[in-house]
Amino acid sequence: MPELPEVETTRRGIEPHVLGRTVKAVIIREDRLRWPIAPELQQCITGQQVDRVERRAKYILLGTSAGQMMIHLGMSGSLRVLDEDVPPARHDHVDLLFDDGKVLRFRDPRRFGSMFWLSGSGHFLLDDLGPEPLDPAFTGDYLFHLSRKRKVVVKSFIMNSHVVVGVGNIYANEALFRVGIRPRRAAGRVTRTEYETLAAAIKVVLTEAIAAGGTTLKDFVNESGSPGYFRHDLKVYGRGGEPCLTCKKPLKEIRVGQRQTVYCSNCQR
DNA sequence: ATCGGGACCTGCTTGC
DNA sequence: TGCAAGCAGGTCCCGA
Repeated sequence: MPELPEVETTRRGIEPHVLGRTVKAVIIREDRLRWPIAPELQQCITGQQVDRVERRAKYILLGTSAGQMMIHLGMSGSLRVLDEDVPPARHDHVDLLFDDGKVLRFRDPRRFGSMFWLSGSGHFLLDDLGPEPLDPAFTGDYLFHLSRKRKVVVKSFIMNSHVVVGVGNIYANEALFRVGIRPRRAAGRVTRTEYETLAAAIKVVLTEAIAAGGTTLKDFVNESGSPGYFRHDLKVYGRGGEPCLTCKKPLKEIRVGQRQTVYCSNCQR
């Protein structure tokens, strides 16, 4: 799924279609997601007008005056805007029907996604999250101080949502390549200067990916069912064994935290 | 407190 | 061709 750029692409895509619209009905065909969909979700949001379409970390938040609906796309989820008479297909688990005859349709083959209704302000999944990577509060200085004496490898460190949200496997690989840091280096052994370049690289790679409409490896589609195009700009992810685009040496492919990890042993130290 | 590994689930690719 | 194993973009939770 969906890392931050794909979630943001989805948020921007659905916003003009759902903002100001009222939810006419909710259809839940499959409630067994990462966590079961609470039965009260239906009655809580039905009749409510969407007045905000926001994103926090990889959650999409549909705000109403009564509370907000929180949607996570998991590994294989997507949200599309369709006419309500379009028949659902396999894995189309939830529909939000709006007053203009459109439907916001949630599809998620692997069911790692989730859906919650928040009547109050917070939620346990939103507590203790790190800063947004594109927020000015996310800096190299912040990473440097947080990482002192940490033995975890730097790739896992920047993928930890308590450290910074939204950096998934693809963009962690890409950012580390861009700044020449090996993914297995201990987080506590990365210098202040390196963290400054790393924080900047994370911002750049995420921003570029959002501009390209996200990365589609297999599942990801935006609100109108189209893929993202950042895949063509990936420098290392999925290129293990192929020549480094900088020095031509074959890229190494290893496992870090059970995730596919690709780097250049010559360019990254 | 920190870290690594297992778990959740389906579908596609790979190798025998 | 057929089947089983392996793997996939997330992230919570557990035990060490």
